[in-house]
Amino acid sequence: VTATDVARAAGVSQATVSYVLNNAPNQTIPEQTRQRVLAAVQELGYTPSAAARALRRGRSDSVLLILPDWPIGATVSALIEHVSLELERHGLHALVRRLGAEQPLMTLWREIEPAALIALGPLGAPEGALMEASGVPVVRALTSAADAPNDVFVVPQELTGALQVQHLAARGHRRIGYAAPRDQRLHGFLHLRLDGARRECLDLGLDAPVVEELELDVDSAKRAVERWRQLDQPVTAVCAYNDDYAFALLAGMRELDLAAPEDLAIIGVDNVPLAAFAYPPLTTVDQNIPLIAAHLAQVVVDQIAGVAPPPAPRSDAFSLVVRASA
Amino acid sequence: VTATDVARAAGVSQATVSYVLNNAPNQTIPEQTRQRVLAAVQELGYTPSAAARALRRGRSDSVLLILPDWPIGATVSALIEHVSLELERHGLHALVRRLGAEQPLMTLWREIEPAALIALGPLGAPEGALMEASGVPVVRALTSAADAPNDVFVVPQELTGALQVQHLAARGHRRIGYAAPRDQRLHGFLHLRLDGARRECLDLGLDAPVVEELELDVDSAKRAVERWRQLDQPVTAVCAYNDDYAFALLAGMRELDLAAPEDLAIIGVDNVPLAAFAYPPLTTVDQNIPLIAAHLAQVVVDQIAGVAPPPAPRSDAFSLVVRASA
DNA sequence: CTGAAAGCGCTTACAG
DNA sequence: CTGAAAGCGCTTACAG
Repeated sequence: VTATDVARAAGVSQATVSYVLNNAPNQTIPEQTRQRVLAAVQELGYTPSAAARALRRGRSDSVLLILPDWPIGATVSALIEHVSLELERHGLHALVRRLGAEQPLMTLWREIEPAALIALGPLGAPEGALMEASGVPVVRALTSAADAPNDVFVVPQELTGALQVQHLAARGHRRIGYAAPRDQRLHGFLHLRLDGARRECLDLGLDAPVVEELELDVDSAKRAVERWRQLDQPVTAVCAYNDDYAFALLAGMRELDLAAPEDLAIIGVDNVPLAAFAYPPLTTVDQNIPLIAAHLAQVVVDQIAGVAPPPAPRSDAFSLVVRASA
Repeated sequence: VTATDVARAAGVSQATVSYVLNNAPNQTIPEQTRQRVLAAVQELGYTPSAAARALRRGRSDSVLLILPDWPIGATVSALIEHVSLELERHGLHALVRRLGAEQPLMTLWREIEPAALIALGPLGAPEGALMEASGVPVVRALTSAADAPNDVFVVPQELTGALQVQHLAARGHRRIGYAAPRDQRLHGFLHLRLDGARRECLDLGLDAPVVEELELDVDSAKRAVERWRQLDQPVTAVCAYNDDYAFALLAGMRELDLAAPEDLAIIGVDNVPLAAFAYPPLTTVDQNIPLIAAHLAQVVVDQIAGVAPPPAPRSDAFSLVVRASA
């Protein structure tokens, strides 16, 4: 069933069907005609062909959502899902791809002719520049400021570090550690969170956090814990990069017969579904993914429409979840 | 840059470019012409427009990947990602949608004109039938046999239950419990796993597993543990529906001052990234997601091509990961 | 206010 | 073996 069928049923031309469905500017359609068309659309169950629209317009309704080439966790998965849903609400289809896949991004770009691109992480230098020069909106999110000097959109990740330190300081901790992933690919993202923690320590008059790098395994976490405890002035509380690393630290502490929070308090970021089942239950910073996703989608929609986007959510994007570990 | 540009550069007609790029049957292209075209494609960086192809062919290169309307965990997320990657390898684009989203599935179906549909869960009755009648391949995966009597593809989930029971029996357990999610939406899936456990108990001459339903919270898990322990012949080991529920059970046991595996052995399914950090480290059944995803993608590709798909992977799709909890 | 018509970039029978 | 041409279903300037 095509627009021509609808036109015939409504007794108008195919062009008029298109005008009605697209609320065409510079076209005045009498209400009665409009209703006839809409009724025919309903009756026939007409849906415009995405392919024909895309071919004619020179760009599709797809939004390329590009993931970085590092492991993504439950939080980014949830973000992707919510962003997809929000885009759908605006008639846009998210096409999720991981950087470094078989097909070069540029090929996909030309093949799909996307309405916009969301980069959850750094884009390659030549490609990123080319795409930004194309006039198609490129929205960068979750990247560090260094990766994207002229970033359109950054989730204020530094707030997570600040919230972690605030909580630990409120509990009386003065010497704070920061558990950083050794994985280089996470460093851009890490630095945002770590900088937030550093700044908050500064503001509160505490020493800078003692950063220890670790891998995501029990042994590596155990050694990091030992290093914090062997300092002249041992650390009494640790901000973990995220809940996964917090889980690893708790496991490492158990091997050393140390208990949280007495021997070392641990606070994570993400509030993963399993956080409540940690031993001890994990204190962490929750990210309001639906809110962040809705904002991200809105920025994309506004960029496509050429409208100024709303300001990024800040304090309401994150909240402390106090359990037992800190 | 269009096929016409390539044709001009190669000194052939636009039709010939299309023939070469599509390996058109019933067309014999001399090697030299073929090479000239391919060289021009390379040089100009030509990529065919997805929209034009889709419009002309009457179906796109998109594969609709429909998720059920219940919470999906890390494993399904990983499956989606791997399936997308595999489809990409075959020139197909996965479009992931959750059932029950704003837009009805039928509208999306007409708008996109997909090459195939993958349903990770039951489809609505009227829609499912309509789509299957359309000639577009509909591949159902992860559904229970009851939901899809004429299922094209089912990951043999019953094997997870069988593997769990095998391990517990090998450790000497004779009275086995099964921790089932109360959430009705998971029941189709649950029954596959539970049936596998039941059958294995039967085969090994054990009593049928004692099923307890629980929610995904510590209190609910605690009560389930109490019920198992209060039986005339208490259960000594529990198969959890998945690792999330296993984590909940371990947390519930800690509240009762019980230790795994001495007081009650716990085994999960999924081998989530945090499983190694559980207390005690979680014994579980790993799903070989890349293998399962590759098979699923292959089934889709074969269905589109009208070729018979390979048999589903069985024993190599799952493997036991023995840690401390069982 | 409405419609005829061009044209987006392909694929594919068909004629040569 | 190759190419001219039709046509997929839209959008949009343009003529009336």
